[in-house]
Amino acid sequence: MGTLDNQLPCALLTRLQRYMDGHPADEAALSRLNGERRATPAGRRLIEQGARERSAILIHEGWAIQHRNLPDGRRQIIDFLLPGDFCDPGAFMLRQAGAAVSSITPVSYSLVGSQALLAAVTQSPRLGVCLWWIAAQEGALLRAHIVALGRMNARERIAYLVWELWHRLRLASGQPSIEFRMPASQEMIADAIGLSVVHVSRTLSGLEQDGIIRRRGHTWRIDDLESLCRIAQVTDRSWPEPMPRHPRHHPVA
Amino acid sequence: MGTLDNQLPCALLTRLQRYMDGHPADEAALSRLNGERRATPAGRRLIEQGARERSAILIHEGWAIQHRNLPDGRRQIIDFLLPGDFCDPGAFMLRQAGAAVSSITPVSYSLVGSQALLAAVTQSPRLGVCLWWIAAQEGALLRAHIVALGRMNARERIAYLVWELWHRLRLASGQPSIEFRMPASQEMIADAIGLSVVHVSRTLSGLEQDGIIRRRGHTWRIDDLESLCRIAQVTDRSWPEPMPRHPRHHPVA
DNA sequence: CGGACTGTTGATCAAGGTCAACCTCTGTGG
DNA sequence: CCACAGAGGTTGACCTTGATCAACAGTCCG
Repeated sequence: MGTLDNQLPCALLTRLQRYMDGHPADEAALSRLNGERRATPAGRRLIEQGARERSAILIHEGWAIQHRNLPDGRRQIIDFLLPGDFCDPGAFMLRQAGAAVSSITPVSYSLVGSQALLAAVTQSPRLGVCLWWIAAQEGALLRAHIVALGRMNARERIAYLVWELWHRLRLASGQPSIEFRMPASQEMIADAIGLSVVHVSRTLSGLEQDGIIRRRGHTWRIDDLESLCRIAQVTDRSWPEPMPRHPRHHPVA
Repeated sequence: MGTLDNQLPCALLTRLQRYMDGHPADEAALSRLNGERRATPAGRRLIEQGARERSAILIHEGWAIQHRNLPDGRRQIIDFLLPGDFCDPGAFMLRQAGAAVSSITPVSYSLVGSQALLAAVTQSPRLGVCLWWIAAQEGALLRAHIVALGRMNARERIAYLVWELWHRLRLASGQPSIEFRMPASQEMIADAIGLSVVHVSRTLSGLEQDGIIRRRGHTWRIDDLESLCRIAQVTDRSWPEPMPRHPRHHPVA
């Protein structure tokens, strides 16, 4: 996979490296997904809510959000899309987009149409399994989000979000840094975890005063990871890590 | 698909009939998923939270819930599993189960191990695409649930849940009945939509007094579907229907 | 007939929403 | 270099939604 990695620096590859190991056919199939690379500034709609034309979206650099706007102006952010995320690869199977996708920083991304997607997984069943794996991780994320929204209070939700973003960035980058860039505004955080902007501000200040996190502009740091995890109800078992490697004894290819 | 349908009455087949059309190889692959059929009374744990052994679960008859219990006793129901649901087919790709599955009525179900699943989709790529489609629908459900929990009030959440369950049962059964059986207790409803039992009771009574729904024991009826949809913020576009039929021109098989 | 479970209703309380003022950056144009 | 504007963030005062506690009623099953 080395050559492809150099040709097309793509955060998804970093993630997939745990699973695939450079079969030429797989590489070719994967590179097909990378076509149609685009760039956009912050604040642009990448996929319209209710769109009939369906593409999965592959984030290379920058942050985006997947969100749904209610007619009366309320907005729910369903999840943050970070570099290496492949959002809703099964989307094209449904009639229309249930949610919009918007950039919140300058973003480099690819739209992957249904044709390309189906062709890729047909050409490489192993790649199909990889996408399945990606989708399973996204599903786990959504489930955890539901738990946070349904049964956790403001402090716990904020703590969980901070931990989740830090953890995802860490997994994607491979660097165990305690600091990370947090481009989302408090309004976005509020819309993601179902709180008001004001209460997000208060709760964040509370966590900071308790020495759990520190914010310097858009750079956030986790000062007390243990407390953060305790508040966020994150245990070993609550975060389903991917399998360490694709089980080769299964009849995949 | 007719013969298989008779041999193994299975609600999933009804759903998949929109997509598959009886290639012998596909039927064989599908029947493989049906192995290991089990039955259980209400209130049993089918999959343990944090389980290392991973299987997808296929519901034939009865209702189950997918839920997560926090250490302090709080419970969040992530979704209700109805006949024909194939819960989290990608689950086995992750290290451990993030959520438990429990029956809430007597349930007939199958556990589908990773081996059987991978074998089935390898044998029939078309079946793989079908499962992708099933997973996409489940994803849409989870997203809608997030929107309800994050940005809707009690009345809206209840209305949404009633509509969703009615709609799913209707799709699964194919019968456009305005009545349906509702085996879930108010405690489960509360745990699903992030409210207290007491408030669920009050809100349901409110909807009933306004002539929108009617409850007679475990049989519920929707008296004013239009109002229900308005309250639940359900528009044409908010529910991504599946594509009417699998697009045959794509290179799947 | 009794007990457990589920649902209903009233009274009170608290978490978080809303409104409003103010502050702190940061970028821009004069 | 300063004035200004606008966006994002903070803080205080007050209010609303829904949680909590408690009593009681209906129902199901032994």
